[in-house]
Amino acid sequence: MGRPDFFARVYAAVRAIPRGRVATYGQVAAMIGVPQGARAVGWALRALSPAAARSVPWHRVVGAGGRISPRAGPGPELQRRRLRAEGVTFRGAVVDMKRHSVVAGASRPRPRPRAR
DNA sequence: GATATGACGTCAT
DNA sequence: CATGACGCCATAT
Repeated sequence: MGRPDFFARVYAAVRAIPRGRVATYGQVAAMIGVPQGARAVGWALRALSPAAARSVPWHRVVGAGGRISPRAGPGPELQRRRLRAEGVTFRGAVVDMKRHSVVAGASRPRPRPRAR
């Protein structure tokens, strides 16, 4: 019991991703101690209800290399829009991980001030 | 408990 | 660089 459910741990890790940065499914998995569970992380995010999605920045989770995982609905498009809105830059269709990965990197553009 | 599914990752082709 | 096959993990049935 003391151990939170897998989904709960995933959501906590995703909430920890700072604005203007992104993490890959694999990195999130590693953060919660399951380095091979990238796929399961996707399952957890997929299970997010619209209500829960309000408190979990799911759009900051991308595929390896900064790719936006294809899926049904307006998801991918919305994700790109949100990331751009917080200052994340893209190289073509993929996020520029060199600048925005949560993992140590070199140059990091300042997150764009929140719209209001 | 066995099988199928999926917002993944990596390697081979 | 585009595809496909496999391996992994947590659920769904």
